[in-house]
Amino acid sequence: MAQKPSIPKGTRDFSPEEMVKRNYIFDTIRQVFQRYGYLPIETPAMENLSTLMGKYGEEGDKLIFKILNSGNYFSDFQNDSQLLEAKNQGEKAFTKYISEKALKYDLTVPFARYVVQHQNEITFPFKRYQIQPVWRADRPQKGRYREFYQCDADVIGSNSLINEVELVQMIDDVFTQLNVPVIVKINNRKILSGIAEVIGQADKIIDITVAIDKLDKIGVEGVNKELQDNGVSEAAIAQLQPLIAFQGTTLEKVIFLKQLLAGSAIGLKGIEEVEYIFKTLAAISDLKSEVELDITLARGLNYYTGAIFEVKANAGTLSSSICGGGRYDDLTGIFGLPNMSGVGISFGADRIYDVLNELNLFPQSIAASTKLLFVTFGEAEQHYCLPLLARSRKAGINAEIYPEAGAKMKKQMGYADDKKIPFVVIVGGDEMQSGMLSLKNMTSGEQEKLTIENIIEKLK
RNA sequence: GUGGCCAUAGUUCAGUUGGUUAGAACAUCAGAUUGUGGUUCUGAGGGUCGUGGGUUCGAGUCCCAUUGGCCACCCCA
Repeated sequence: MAQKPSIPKGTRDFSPEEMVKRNYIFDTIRQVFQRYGYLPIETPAMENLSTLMGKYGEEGDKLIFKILNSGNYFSDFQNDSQLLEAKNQGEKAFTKYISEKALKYDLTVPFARYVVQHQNEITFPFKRYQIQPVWRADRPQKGRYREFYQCDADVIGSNSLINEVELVQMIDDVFTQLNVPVIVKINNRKILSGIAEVIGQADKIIDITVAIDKLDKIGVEGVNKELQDNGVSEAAIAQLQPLIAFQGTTLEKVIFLKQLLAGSAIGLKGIEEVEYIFKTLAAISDLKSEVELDITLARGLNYYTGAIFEVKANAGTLSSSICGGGRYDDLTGIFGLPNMSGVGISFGADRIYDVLNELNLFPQSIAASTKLLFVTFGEAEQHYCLPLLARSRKAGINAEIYPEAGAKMKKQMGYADDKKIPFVVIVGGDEMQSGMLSLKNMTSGEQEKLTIENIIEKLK
């Protein structure tokens, strides 16, 4: 008995209709990337496990899809007791014996690896974009897949905040073109460091920021409880309260933070950076998207050191971010190339798809594929049409002929219908004799007799 | 890794307090129509009811286990 086929959890097939829509998103993003001078690269689906491990934190390591070594992956073990010993070291240690490759988890770390490996061929600052799938061994849920596409643009080898400004413009361009209302949230890791420093908990910065990040989700009490659970002192928590409670415009936040962080050099530096970005953006002043400073924004991987970006749709039911990014001062350092600062953003194409789909924002016009179908009554007619078909294609018209020569009209017309082919040429004995072909407009139902030259001219 | 909900045709779902041969809609294929589609009508194919065990004279229905899916937490695009 045939088994019912299926695909792995969290993965999806894409139909022609879906691919047309997906390509619309990819094309839009790619076009914006190119307009800002970013160049494409690709990296392999798999990386050495050692390249990826330890780059995404404890949690991230678990979510990396490891690839089982091919051949005899037990060859490292001479006997059962060695195997048992390895097993007793725990899952993570054991993984090293049986897996040396993994599917890539994001595009940023492979990019860092790429930069280090090709440093002598690259002209810096290097602006690259990359649109590829990544894999995460997560439990799937709404807006979360185990295989999904990221569309990254990063510039590496430049400290200028102009890059941050441009990235925000690119975000605005992409979502303006896609017609998605979004809110762009900006923060700065240095501000977060300053806050942790000022309250005397510099070593707890990750715990503090992760907790504050959940403010809109779990509320003030939830945040405080999480801080408490993570061993942040009562005094420090008390000091955080005015910050957590603060509401205001970006400008008011900046003024407030300047006071709060007066004693922290790093904190003030962060504010200065944020101020520059907002001032420059304001000077450009043609942004369609909402942009705001959000000090509760702590998203992103452990390596962000400056700006942090996050974009959420301002409509629809998807609450997770559809784009994120930030600056990382020393990403290539672990691969042996220090002092190379990078900043970038990553669009989550699959989530953007879900948003566009829900809000019905895909344009109608992107569906067009075949424009003209040759409908025939038999082999003689089909033969007669083949050169005409070739001529239509040479003229740049997407055209096809129904392959089964004897197929019924209903069948052929139905095929045109299903594929939403707007024009059909019907060729039988009369048409062959006169050379006047019947061109039918499938939307209006109108039909006229034309030569192939006229048809090509009309549809070109 | 933790928790909640769910599982019947390709898809969305009916299926009575456990009772004969498990139904519908849509989709697919064929016919009504041997030179005219999208509408309509007729017919056909398609299910060991996720899987394994148990209770029972009898299980799609009740119980247990297992697998898969969805959602939430953790974390994240």
